[in-house]
Amino acid sequence: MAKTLLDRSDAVRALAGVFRRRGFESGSLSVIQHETGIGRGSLYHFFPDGKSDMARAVLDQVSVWFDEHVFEPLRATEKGADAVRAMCREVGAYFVSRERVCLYAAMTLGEERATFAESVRAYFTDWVEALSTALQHGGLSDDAADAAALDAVATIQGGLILARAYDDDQTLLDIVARVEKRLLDALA
Amino acid sequence: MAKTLLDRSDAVRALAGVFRRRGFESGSLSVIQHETGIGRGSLYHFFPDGKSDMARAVLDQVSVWFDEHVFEPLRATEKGADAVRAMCREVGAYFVSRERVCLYAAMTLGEERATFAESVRAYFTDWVEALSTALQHGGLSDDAADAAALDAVATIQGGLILARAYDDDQTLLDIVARVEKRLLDALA
DNA sequence: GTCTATAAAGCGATAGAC
DNA sequence: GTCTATCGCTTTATAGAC
Repeated sequence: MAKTLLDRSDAVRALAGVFRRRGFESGSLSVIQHETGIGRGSLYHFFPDGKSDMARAVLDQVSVWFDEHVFEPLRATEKGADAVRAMCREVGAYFVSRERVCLYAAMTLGEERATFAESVRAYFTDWVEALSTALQHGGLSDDAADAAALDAVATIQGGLILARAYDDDQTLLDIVARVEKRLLDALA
Repeated sequence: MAKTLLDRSDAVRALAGVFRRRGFESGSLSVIQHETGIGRGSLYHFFPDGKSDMARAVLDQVSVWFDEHVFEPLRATEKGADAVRAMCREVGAYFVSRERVCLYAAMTLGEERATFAESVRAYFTDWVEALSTALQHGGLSDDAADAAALDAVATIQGGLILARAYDDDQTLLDIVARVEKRLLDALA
């Protein structure tokens, strides 16, 4: 692991894993160094401003992923039901493979929440608005679509909490499946 | 504040506030000392094992509150719809007055989650099972009640995340109101 | 029960060699 | 790009006076 000559996005991926497992505030530099196998020098080479730089980079990478795999498809897919199905598939697989942690949700707790408050808000409004758009494409009124989208995102986020509390991926997948069913029923 | 001769439950209440605002892991002893007005000596007098002792005491106090105000009424109230209405009223008011933070949900993240994993699991299973019992009293089948209860708790927990992300109590209250409506519709 | 002083450890961050 | 050594500060926890 030592002489691997990483690039920055390798480092960001490794950091995201540590932050998901240990939280943003715990994960000391020594822990980060140990768990990522990236030395102190490299860390400060990639992230000159230290931990807040790391957090920003990790959140940005999550944001890019969701834009590409979730938000844009929700807005662009013509058939609302297809858009809903695709979202549930992508999101379920994503969180199962990412330790059942939404790093943006994690950022609503803890000391430094103010630092990232604006991008956290943007992440959730983007998600809710994109889903609402898809539901409107499927025939729902603006208000009904907004409410259903907000409830769906909330239920998925709560599903992550319960999946962690129960230490069980299937809890999340079942909840996502029922969210999908409810949304499809509303469109029918 | 200095010579007030507090008792332990005053200290627990003050600690809960700090943990909700700053998170379990941040909130250093200096911060705790400053924000609670309780000196280092008193803190270690009440909580000899330090921070983990404090966390345990705070979680226990939350558990007692929910048992008394939420779980027991859910199990005991004969009319399922009344039980659901009471739960939504209590829970909405509770979280609005507690910085929109569920400390048990917060414990599913971060370094020390393993320490409290068992009591976190118990909190959520108690809630879900008590709500499921109420829904069964209202006429739902076991399976339907279990699923509806799990989804309801998840949606409320996600509602807390969104309310923090949007910095808006009404987001939570709206979500809780729609959860209530959905449960009552299912009982009708 | 509360205070202050302090010990011992760990922290984030920097410097400079390679 | 990576490493190690180190600075200066903060942390948790303890000790002992009141």
